[in-house]
Amino acid sequence: MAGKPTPRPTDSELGILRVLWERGPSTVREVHDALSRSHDSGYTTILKLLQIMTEKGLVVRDERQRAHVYATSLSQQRTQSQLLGDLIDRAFGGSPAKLVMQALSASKASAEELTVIRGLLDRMEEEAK
Amino acid sequence: MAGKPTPRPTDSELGILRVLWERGPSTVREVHDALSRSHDSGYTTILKLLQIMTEKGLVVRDERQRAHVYATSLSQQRTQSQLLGDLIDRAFGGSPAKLVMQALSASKASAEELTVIRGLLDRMEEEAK
DNA sequence: TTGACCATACGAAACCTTTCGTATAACCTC
DNA sequence: GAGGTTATACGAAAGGTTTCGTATGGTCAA
Repeated sequence: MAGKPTPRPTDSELGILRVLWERGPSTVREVHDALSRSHDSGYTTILKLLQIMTEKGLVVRDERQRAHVYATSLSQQRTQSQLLGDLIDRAFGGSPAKLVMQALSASKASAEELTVIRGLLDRMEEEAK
Repeated sequence: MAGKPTPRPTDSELGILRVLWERGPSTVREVHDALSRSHDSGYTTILKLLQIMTEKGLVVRDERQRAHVYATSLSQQRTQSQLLGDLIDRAFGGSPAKLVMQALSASKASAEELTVIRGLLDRMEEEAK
């Protein structure tokens, strides 16, 4: 089985996915309203995008109500991993560590965040034993 | 001054940039040959892409020889940072730390790499004081 | 100097993304 | 049940990416 993996979302699609991750399953109107705050595209634009995303398998649609309800088909984490892996391949010569180092250098991470990262590092070194 | 910042390279463009980073300034033929190993596109396709990239400012062209020589206009590091910042904004809610953590979790970084990362972390915590 | 070869330039097709107008149907209220 | 509101579906335009064919001119050797 397996079919094809979901394609990498485009910029606009990612904007919609962000809304769905935050709000949970939503109607076109809800997504549109949420996006209106920042970006403004017409209602039918969002509708069309969601229709296309359904075809691509990026979201799933519940048609039981008149106003269809859309939900992401992959968790935020899974999509993030996918995008990350993609970037690692395309721009960091396949080395996740290179990406991490580069990101850390450019990062204005807070003290707490640095602590969390350090903890993660500790655990990884433990497991590597 | 400043003009506009160079646009985010597309996938194909990034493939070409990778070759230029690795080989240094190169002719169309050299880039084409290098890419032939993995991907195969026609010679004029690469030529056209490089012409467009020149217009966009992603590469610079030396026309003193009959076979023009192309070079990247931004260092690999600078482009990587740009792509990273972009991904952080688009998929990680603007939090570099989230990206780092996600990347670290999925990473099979070597012991040395982990050490380097830890050193980086130390320096950052020092400076944050 | 002519022909084979190699380079760039140009234009256009094919495809994808993003946008939205318009058509049509469902629903609600009076 | 008529009219206003709100939904989806559809089609198509505008712009960007990727592809390559063809035109044109420079280079070199016989």
